[in-house]
Amino acid sequence: MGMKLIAEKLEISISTVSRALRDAHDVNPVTRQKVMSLAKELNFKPNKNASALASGSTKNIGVVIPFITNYYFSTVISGIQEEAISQGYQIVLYISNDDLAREIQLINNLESNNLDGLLVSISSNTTSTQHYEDLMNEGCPIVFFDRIPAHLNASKVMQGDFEGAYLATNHLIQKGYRKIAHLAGPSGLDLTNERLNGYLCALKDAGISNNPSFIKYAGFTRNEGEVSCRELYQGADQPDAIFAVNDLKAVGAIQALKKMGMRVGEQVGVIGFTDDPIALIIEPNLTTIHEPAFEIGKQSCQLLIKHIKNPSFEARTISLACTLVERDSV
Amino acid sequence: MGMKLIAEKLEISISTVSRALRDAHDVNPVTRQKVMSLAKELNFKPNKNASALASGSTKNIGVVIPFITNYYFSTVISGIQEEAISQGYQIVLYISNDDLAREIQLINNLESNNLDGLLVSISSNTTSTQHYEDLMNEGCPIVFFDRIPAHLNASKVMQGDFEGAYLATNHLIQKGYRKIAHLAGPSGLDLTNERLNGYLCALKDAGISNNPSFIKYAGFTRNEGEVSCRELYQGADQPDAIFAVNDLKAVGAIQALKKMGMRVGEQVGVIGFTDDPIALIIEPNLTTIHEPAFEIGKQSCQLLIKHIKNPSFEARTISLACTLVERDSV
DNA sequence: TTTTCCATAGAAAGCGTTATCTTAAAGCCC
DNA sequence: GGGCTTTAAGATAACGCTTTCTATGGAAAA
Repeated sequence: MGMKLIAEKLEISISTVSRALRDAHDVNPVTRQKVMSLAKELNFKPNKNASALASGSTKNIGVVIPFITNYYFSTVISGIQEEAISQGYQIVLYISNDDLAREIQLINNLESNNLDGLLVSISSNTTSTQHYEDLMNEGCPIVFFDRIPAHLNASKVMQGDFEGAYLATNHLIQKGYRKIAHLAGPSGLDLTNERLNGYLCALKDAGISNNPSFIKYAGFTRNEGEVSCRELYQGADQPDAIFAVNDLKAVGAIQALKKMGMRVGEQVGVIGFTDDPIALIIEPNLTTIHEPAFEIGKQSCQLLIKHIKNPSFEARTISLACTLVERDSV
Repeated sequence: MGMKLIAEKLEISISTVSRALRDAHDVNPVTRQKVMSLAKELNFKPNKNASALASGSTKNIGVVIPFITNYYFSTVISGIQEEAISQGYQIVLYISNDDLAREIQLINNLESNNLDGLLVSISSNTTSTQHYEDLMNEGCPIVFFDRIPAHLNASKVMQGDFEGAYLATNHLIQKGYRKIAHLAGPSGLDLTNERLNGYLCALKDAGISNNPSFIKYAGFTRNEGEVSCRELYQGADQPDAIFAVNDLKAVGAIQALKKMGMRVGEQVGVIGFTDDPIALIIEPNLTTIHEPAFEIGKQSCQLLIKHIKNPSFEARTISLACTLVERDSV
């Protein structure tokens, strides 16, 4: 087993086998070919641990996400996975349950020597990013995606949150709605602010004054969407349209609206963000902003691998365009 | 860095440090305490690759699943993750895209020396399990969950598919439905047969003769549910209730039914399987069979770890109970 | 021909642990 | 108190690779 066997069979040294196997320069093409074909014949697999130990590179990428039972994140993971596999990396999964304490615990316990790099989407209550900074200082490259910490100098990949929110709000305006509320995300998140700003900007550009009571911050669940929506209709001044920070909340809002006897899509317009398959299940089908989740996963992973291969590769931010998907809720 | 540093600081040998760190027997409690506290102080993390190389155990568990963008599987993963972390294991993810070719490719390429064991749910078109048998013969323990290969002698964990299907069908019967159709899964899968048999058995026990044209095999998607449902209503003999192999197909069926102008929940009853959150989004809310997905993940992982720690641990099969969740579609 | 250089390959020293084999000191028995 | 076991710890050889340094033969240059 191992390169030793190949070396003996071919009567060459282990060093040569090692070099031949990862197309090094100073090895004769003929020798190389012999090694390659024998390796294939013997179904040789290099011992990852040995090579990781000797070379320092593990070909493992860690992925930290708040949840996995969620269309957006699981799609991102699929994208990461595809890119990783194609470049010979494996992905190791860490789920923070959207909880900072658990996130810190995970990060501190992860054996950074087991990972070449990290892909992370922070949890909603993440206020400090010290644990990530420590890791980066130790030389572990990190690429943040979707839920990014605004003030960290690291590569980031996300959808155009501002533009998407602008698109959504503007669509509502085009359709004649004027009293537009926003079901925002948790207040600490960068993504929440971006989408909020997109909303505010669209309103302003259309000359519509914004009503602070029309903005409700809360988590990302369907239930929170339902609750916030009910709050919106408590007062005298009631909105005629809702832009939700994600589809789950939009769905919650639609359900609340329907229970209140409103005709969604006519009397009141609702637009979401993500393009989760549930948009096709709720009635009326949800108009939403499509996020390129798979592509975000792919590109984050590509970027991370660049950082891994070249430690002096400079941090960059990638923003992918979102698109409007018109359905029946507006 | 490393145990060497601790050894030097404490003026003891590396061997002693190594032993002290994983509570070995022949080390003085006092020495051990010193080592432990210094290790903590220095925030020492053992190099995983080195220990994996030396000991042969990597503390990595591979998980092979068809999809991740799916409530059931992502919940199972959360369960696996929780158990794995608590026992000091990491999980490495492999997504087969429900494609046998890709699954084989993944399995053959995975460096089994990098994994202590494997947790797998096979893809629908898996006909041969040779690749898994090879792996098991190489001494890699495998636990199958949910989608299991019937004829392999390995540990298996799943929900009570037969009982769940019986429960579902029987519920329909109790509610007065008599012409009950079944939207089955892909025909090769063990799970498909189990659920089909549960359905058949409930019918038989109630003295209802089964109508072969009321059984439609197809994949697990919402769209396939919709298509199969339409086929069901093509002929003269039309069912008055539908039991679907999963919630996605049940939702597709409900949508088809509604488009055909039927009143779901009265005129025709629909019951699903899984208890996916979409059951609360479709109207009427879907009555379904709840699967203990998180628990399946947890127990699969527990079982695998037992196999890892004790190679002669004998294979066993665990079946977890499903429960009926009554909502409005029946 | 002699010298220099390049292409190719071997030898051997790690990488940071674990594990086996010893050794040293201390405790125990009759 | 001499042999025996027990307890604690050191020395050292793996583990299977990567990598650096060195060696060799032949081609190119002089």
